[in-house]
Amino acid sequence: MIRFRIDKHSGVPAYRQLVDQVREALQLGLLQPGDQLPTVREVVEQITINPNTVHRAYRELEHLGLTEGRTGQGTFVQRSLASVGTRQRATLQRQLVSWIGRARAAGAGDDEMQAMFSAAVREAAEEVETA
Amino acid sequence: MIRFRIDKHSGVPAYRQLVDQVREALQLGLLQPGDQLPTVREVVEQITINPNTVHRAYRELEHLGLTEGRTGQGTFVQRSLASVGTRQRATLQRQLVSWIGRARAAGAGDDEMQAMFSAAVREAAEEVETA
Amino acid sequence: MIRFRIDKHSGVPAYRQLVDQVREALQLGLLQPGDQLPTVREVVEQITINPNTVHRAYRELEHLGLTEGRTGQGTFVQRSLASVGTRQRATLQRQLVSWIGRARAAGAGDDEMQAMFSAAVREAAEEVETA
Amino acid sequence: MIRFRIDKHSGVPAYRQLVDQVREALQLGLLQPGDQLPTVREVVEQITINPNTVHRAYRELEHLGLTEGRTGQGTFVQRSLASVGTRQRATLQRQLVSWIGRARAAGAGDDEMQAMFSAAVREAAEEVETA
DNA sequence: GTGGTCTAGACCACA
DNA sequence: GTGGTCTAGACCACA
Repeated sequence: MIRFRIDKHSGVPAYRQLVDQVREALQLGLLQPGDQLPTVREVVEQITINPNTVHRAYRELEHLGLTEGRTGQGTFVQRSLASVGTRQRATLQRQLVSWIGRARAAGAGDDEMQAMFSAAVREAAEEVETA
Repeated sequence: MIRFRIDKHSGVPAYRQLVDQVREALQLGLLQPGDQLPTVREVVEQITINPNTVHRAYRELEHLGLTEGRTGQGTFVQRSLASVGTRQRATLQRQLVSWIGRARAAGAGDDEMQAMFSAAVREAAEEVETA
Repeated sequence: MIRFRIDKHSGVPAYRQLVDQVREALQLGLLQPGDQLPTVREVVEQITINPNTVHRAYRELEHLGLTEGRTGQGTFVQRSLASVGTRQRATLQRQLVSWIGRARAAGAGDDEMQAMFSAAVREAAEEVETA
Repeated sequence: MIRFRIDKHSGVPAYRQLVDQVREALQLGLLQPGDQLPTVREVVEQITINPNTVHRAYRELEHLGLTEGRTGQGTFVQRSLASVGTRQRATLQRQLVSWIGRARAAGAGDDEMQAMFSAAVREAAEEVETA
């Protein structure tokens, strides 16, 4: 079962953080079609948040076609967002962890690594466009 | 000179996006102490944004000790956020670009790569804590 | 400027009624791209409804790509839903009004006419499928 | 025998959709006094719905004086809602189907036709009021 | 018990 | 002033 966390200082609205976390779990294959999300009440018990905010996040997910709310039963994953196979993803992930080790050794903090990653994604995108 | 971009649909407040972009540029060494930020007027000309919003972002940056407003002259970078040397960063960045190439080949989209990266950072952080 | 009305006894949620009314106005060409919707506060003054409910309707419309909320300015129509030209629509509409006259003369009430219309749409759809 | 259908995304409560469909069938003369409605069990077999929901709809219909539940036998239509004779209705319906053909040819979708119909009904109502 | 809608009201971001 | 987010809490529909 997915566990949510809210960073109040990120500037990102709470409902949006929930949506992003579900999407990320779908992209990582941690959530599969048929899986149940925690009920609104369970989320409220787990993190300090208003039921309406959770509800809004779930509504947004349903709007995206990712989940389905079934009254009296709960909210269920409708479709996957993982386009990479489990094995390949494990390999890629391992390579990233090792890269992070090297970046850390070079003195980089989390923000700095994220900055490099974002820059690299943009750079790679430009290469593709140019080619 | 740094170029700003605003994503209206990201949910992140505009002033916060500006702050984040300056911080990212500092982390990547694209902005160095002494460099000048575009004036409020220049930013307004470049992107559709209210001068007040730019002002607010610059105030925030000054509050963070990252920049300094010099009356009549403009806003200047005060200190760096890049803890990795230029050469090492170039190497790390190159490795990331090549990783992205492999991830793309495996079918991953940008969101999916970002998800893997975030997960890897969290995983690496846990390893450090455990060790 | 579009005027909203809420039928509390219809069983249709209020926010949904607002959405439907905007869509209908778009389909009839009564609202055009660039037109402004009443502000949330204006709607609240016009009909008895909670600002949040109006807001939800407007959010839904934005989600559908039909409108865009501009902070400090208002909510504006983004695209049209009218695929029939004004002149042709006027002709078709006139024919319907005259049909309604005949149906009324035959004793039909509004619900009954609506029932006939729905049935006719379904029937026509089946003919298309069969053909 | 009437066949029910539920549109989960319409926002209209399921029990209300059942009630509306029976009323429509009564208005179209498809259900006549004396006709039997499907039993709760039959409805549950036909569509995915909770028996309680069907019960509630049937209770509502009885409350409206439209049907009568006879213990051990089933639910039967009590009175009609069709005020137009069968022959006249057939004529009116045929005219509508032909109108729909022309509207389709002009490029109108189902929603757009429904919008025109609703507008025409309102327009005709105003004419009556004015006269 | 679970999701869905709505009201009331506060506070923030932006123009 | 206008839209956007969030909390608090009530009530309904459905399983």
